[in-house]
Amino acid sequence: MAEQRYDPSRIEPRWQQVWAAERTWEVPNDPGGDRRAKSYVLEMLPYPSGEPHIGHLKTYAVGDAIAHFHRRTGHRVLHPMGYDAFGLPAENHAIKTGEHPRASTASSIKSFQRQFRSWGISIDWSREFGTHEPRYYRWTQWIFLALFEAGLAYRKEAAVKWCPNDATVLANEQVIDGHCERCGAEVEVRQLEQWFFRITDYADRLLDDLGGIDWPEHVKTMQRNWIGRSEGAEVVFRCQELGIDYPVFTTRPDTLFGATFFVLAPEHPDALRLARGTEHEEAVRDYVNRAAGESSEERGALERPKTGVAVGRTVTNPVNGEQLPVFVADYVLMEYGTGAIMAVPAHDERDFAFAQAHGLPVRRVVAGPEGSTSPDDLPYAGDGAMVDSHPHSELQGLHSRDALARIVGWLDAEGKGHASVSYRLRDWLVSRQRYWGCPIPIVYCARCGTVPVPTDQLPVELPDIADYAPRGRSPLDAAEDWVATTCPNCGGPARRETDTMDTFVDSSWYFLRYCDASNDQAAWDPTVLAEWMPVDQYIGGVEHAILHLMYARFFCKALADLGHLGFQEPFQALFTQGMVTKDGAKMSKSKGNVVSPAAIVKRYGADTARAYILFVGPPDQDADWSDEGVEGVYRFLGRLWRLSAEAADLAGSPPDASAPVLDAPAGAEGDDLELLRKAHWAIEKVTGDIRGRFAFNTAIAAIMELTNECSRLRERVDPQTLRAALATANSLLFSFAPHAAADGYERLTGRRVWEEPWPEAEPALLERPTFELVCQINGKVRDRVQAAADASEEELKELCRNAPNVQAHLDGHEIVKEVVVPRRLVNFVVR
RNA sequence: GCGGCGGUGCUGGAACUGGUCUACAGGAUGGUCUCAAACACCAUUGUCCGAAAGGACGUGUGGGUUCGAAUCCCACCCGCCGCACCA
Repeated sequence: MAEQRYDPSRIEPRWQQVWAAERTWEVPNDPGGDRRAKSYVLEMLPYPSGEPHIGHLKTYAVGDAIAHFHRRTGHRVLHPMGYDAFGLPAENHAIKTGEHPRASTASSIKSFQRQFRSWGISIDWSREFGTHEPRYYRWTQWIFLALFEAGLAYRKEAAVKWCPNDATVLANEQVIDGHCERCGAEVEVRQLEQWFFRITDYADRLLDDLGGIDWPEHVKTMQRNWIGRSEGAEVVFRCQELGIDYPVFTTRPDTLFGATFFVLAPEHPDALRLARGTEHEEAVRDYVNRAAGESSEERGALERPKTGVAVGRTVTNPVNGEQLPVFVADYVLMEYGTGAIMAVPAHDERDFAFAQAHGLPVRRVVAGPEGSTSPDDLPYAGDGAMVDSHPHSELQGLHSRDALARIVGWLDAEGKGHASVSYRLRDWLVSRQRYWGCPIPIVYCARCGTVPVPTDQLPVELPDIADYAPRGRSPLDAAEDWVATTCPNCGGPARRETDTMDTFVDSSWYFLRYCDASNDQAAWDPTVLAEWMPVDQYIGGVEHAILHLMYARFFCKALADLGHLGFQEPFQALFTQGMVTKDGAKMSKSKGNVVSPAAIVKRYGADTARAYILFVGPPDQDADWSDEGVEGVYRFLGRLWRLSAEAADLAGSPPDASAPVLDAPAGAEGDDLELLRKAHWAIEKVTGDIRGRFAFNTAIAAIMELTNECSRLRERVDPQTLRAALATANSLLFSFAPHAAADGYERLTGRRVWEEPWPEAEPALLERPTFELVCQINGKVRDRVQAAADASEEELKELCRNAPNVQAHLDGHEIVKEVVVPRRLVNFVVR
């Protein structure tokens, strides 16, 4: 008698050792004679900090289920792992404790490795790397230089977020509601020289190519919003007194005739210049200074009154020569368009509010829906017939959309404007005044200027330093020996760039490196890349919907343009999993509601943890962790495992290697047939639920149903039937609870479940000779009777008419209509 | 305000293209086993009326389409997420 207690602490390590020793999940780059289609399954690169959390468990439970399914449905699957190992938490830890980020990162990675292995996920560990390793970031630097050579990486002065308390520059992601994420101090803005990537050159392609990829619609929508493309025109307003042209961007050139004033952002370089020498100079200076002291959050506050001051100058409206007074107002943003706007209060809510507050005229030039020209329904932002567009009377009555095209044509011909497209997307600022990141491979030479480090001198290694405390410049500034170098160009003295790269740069190409991870001659061999890319299924949290996913797409397009890649989109399909909460709230240390995967795995085993998290609900939705729910899944796994062990003993030695394991003993009938039908129903159900819709929760429920049926019928069926049914259950379960399933399957069949092809349902066993016919009167269920699957409509009506409870309801009524849905129901409409 | 997602038993959720509402699991109640408990196993479990047969009601609210609506249409309420002066 085999041991009959389900003990994950014995089962799980045993199978993990087999997979590690045999390198089961490794896949070579050269397929050789292997004709199977490739499949690249990838979860988003984890940031190793402390220990993996429950969100990681969910990501890998989903990804591993998909990877296993692809393998067993005839694919060569690449499923690699690595670490996004540069970043702030390790550096902050170093500032606090003095422990080198390399050391703390190494120990975090160790703990991640240990736990990932304890989860039994099917990873090709031979391709593992961390983005902080010189063998990786050497190629990050190489990509930076490739972009630099192509003019896609450039340096300019820019306003950056600055924390006065920590004396450091912050990444945008580290600013929360205008405050430093770490110390809570209010963030300031400073002008510094920064490196940028020219992602805006790719705005249209990033937008258009969303059409060809299989991503959740809401993620595409978020990217579209982020790019924020709008079509319109650039129109030039001239300040005659000073002889300066001010282009503005507008989406509504058709409303030009309604412009009654003109507004500059407080940060506009000419705000003060225009006011100089006027009686308004003092007021404008005050206003600009006040605006500078306010955070963007304060300025963006809802329902904020529209403030602003006149500068005492006018500009000329190019369509009618009118002189428009110029204001400075903080509702105009320097970051968008040209930092200046024409204000059309009749047709723009914000301009309207400003006009009201400052007693400025409102002139309607587009009629409302019913041809309304009354001032009562202003502001009106919609389209309509043109009115009052003097002196261009030919526009009168034209639809505003048509007028728009005419006006833009006219402006163009007159040299006063042209059609234009504006984006919300800005270039990607990649400099970070931080230590623990990838060094930017640039040196500054007094004679030669900005010089790229030659690629054969890469990597520019990150030096060890003693003091990580931020002082407003990169900590690397203090590493004199490292900073001082020679110019690769002229050999004269030069200084290294001391900023490091945004860690999003590291993670924008890691999926490429996995394909050719051990290549020390190049970042990758393009033919190897062609073998695996693009990623067939990408899995991760929706929090990366914009930044990471946009940057990675940009990298691929840029690298493709430079001839390094043969494809445009890195992630063909994307799945975004929901958050795991506890008691309805996000898990956090401060709330004390953190569920540790390690503790769950220790107590119940990885199989229970993984299967539970997939069973709670649809994986794309948030799921609330329930300790009782985990118990339930643990009981289920135990029940299946025990049943399998018992049935294996009962059925005797496993069939020989050539016998088809899941086949029914020929001529099964009665309970045997019933159980086999259930097994094949489960195959069909689980296959459909995994393929196409990632409905792992219902897939697991189906396996539970099959298991319950095995349990119910176990003493009434042939042991061989029971074995076939339980082997099927284990085979289907393998994607979700691999150790228990491999164990149960081996006991039953003597085989390794992962080497078996995905089971296929036999059509004959999916058919049933009879079904339960639902009998309705006026759409209400009145009875149910057994009917033959091939019964004719007439026979079904007859059966329904004769059903006892139907008879009672028909009594004294006349049937006026009969509805028959084959293999389902009959509905009599009676009067 | 705009965009997206969602609202079904006591709880998590199922019901895929209009056709048996509540699969599967949790919880609860009762039982078997046990000296006892845990485990395990079995049974019951939407609400109301009824001894039962059976009936009425029931998927956020109100209306509509249909033989038939959780599902489609209209209006509204609530919750979550994202964006939010983007000209």
